[in-house]
Amino acid sequence: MSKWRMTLFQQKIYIVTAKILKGQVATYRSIAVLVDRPQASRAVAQALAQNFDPKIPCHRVVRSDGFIGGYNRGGTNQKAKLLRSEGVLVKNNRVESKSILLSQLSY
DNA sequence: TAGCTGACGCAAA
DNA sequence: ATTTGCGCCAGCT
Repeated sequence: MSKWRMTLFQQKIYIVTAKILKGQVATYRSIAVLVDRPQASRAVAQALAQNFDPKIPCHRVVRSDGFIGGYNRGGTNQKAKLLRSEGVLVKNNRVESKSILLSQLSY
């Protein structure tokens, strides 16, 4: 077992992401705001990309322009599939539904 | 230290 | 509505 070096920034991201409920979707930007780095949306995506803990529903994080974004485990297609299976409307790699509500994501 | 990369954001066209 | 270009930040090399 190697000791995982995680930065504080990453930890915050994971904590917040873990609170996204099934059927909900948050945006990279929203999460960036929640961790007090409103302009680090890109870094947020980067952090999620680095994560490999299956407990963290990173597939529920999408782009603010509606595109679902990437997914390392199975690609965007798999991500879309997962979201649909949770009740989120996805068409052509985009979320149709505007259910981008964040409620209890603070840390 | 400096430069590069990426699961991004946004204004303009 | 879709595409283009430039800006952004944390981590790595």
